[in-house]
Amino acid sequence: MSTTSTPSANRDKVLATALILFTRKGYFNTSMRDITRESGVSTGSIYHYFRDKEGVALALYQSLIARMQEEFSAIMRRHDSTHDQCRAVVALLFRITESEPEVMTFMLYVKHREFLPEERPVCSSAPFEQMRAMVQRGMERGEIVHCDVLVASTCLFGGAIRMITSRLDGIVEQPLAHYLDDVWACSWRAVAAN
Amino acid sequence: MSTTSTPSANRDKVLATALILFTRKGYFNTSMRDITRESGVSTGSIYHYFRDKEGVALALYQSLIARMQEEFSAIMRRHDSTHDQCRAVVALLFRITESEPEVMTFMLYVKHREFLPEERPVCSSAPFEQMRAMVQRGMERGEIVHCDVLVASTCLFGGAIRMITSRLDGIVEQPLAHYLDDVWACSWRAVAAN
DNA sequence: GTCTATACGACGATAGAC
DNA sequence: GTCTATCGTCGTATAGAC
Repeated sequence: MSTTSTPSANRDKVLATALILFTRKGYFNTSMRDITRESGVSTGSIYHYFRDKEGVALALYQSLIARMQEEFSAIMRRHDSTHDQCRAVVALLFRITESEPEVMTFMLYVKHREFLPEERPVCSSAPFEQMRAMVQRGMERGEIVHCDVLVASTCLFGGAIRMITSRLDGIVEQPLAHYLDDVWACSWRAVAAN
Repeated sequence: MSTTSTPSANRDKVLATALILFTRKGYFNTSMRDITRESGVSTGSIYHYFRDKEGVALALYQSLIARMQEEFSAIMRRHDSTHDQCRAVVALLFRITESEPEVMTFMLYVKHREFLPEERPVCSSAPFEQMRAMVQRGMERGEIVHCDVLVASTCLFGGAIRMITSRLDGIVEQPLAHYLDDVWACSWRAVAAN
C-alpha cells in the first residue's frame, strides 16, 4: 500500500548495507563495489533501484529522518509538559545510540553536506524543528526562561547531543543510560524558569 | 629557528589553500589538481613538501590543534576562576568562528577520522583535554557541582559548541557575539554549584 | 528484475628535466 | 626546489544478455 508497489528485499538489503558501510568507513571510502560485495546484490540491480551512489545515500537519509519525525511526534502526543517531552527526546536519542549506533551516527555525525549538497543540513530538518517547537511551547507556558528560542533549544539539547557524539567517538565508556539523570539535570537547569 | 630551516612560502600557500578547499568542498571533493590550481603551486612542489594528500591534511590539522592549545594555555594563565576561564574559552571560540570560520569548521566540523584514521578524534585532542581540566579544577574548588567530569564539561560547553556548528550551518543569523551573554548564562547555570 | 562484463573518466602519485 | 608530462589504478556507471 506504499507508493512503490514492491518494497523488494534487494532494495532494503542495499540500504541496510549502505548504512553500515557509510557509517563505518565513510561515504567516500565506500565504493559501489563494496556495497555489491557486502550486500550480495549485483551492480545492475542497485542501479535499477537507485539513480546513482548519491541516490542510495539520499534514500537512506530521508528514511531515517522520517522515522525520527514519527518517533518525536509520538513523544509529543504521549507527554504533556515540555519538561517531560524534552526529557523523553533525550532518553530516546540515548537509547537509539546504544541499540542502533549506526542510525545515530548517520543522523548526527556523517557530513551529509559533502555528498548531498542539495539537502538541507540536519539541524534544519524536521526532527530538529520539532525540538525547537517543543522549546517554544515551553517558553509560552512559562516552563522555560524567556529568551531566544534558538539559544534555549541549543543549550537544552546541546549537552545531550555532545554526549552522544562523544559516546560514538569512544570517549564515553559507560552506556549512555548510566549518565541520563545527570545529563538531564544539567540540561534542564540550563533553561528552566524560576 | 624552527625545526624546518626554511618555512617556505609555497608550503604555507598550499596549507592555506587546502584549509579553504577542504572546508568549502570537503576533503574528498577536493583533488590535488584543485589545490595546484588554486594555490598556484605545482604538483611536484606539493609532493616535495608533503608525502601525499593525507600528509597535507595532517600538517594542517596538527598546526590548528597546536594553535588552539596555545590560546587555551594563555587563557588559563590570564584568568583565575574556572568561571572566567571557561567563559573566555567560549568567547574565544565564538570570535574565531566569526573571523576565521574555516579554522573553526576544520577543527569542529570536518570528519577527520575519514581521512586521518590514525589520528585521535578531536574530542580527545589537547584543547579538549584542557577544557576538561578546567572543569575538573572548578569541581575541586567548589565552583562546579560535583558530578562526573565528562558530563559536566560536556554540558558546560555543549550548548556553545552546538551554537557554533549551527552558525557555521547558516541556521543562526546573527554574529555569535550577539548571543554570547545568553548562551553563557544558560551554560553556566547548567553546572554552577549552589 | 537480476546478472556479468566493460567502457570511460578522474584521480593520486611519479619521473625526470631544469 | 620547482616544474611539466605521464603512468597506472580504481571507481562510477552503462550495455545488454537472461
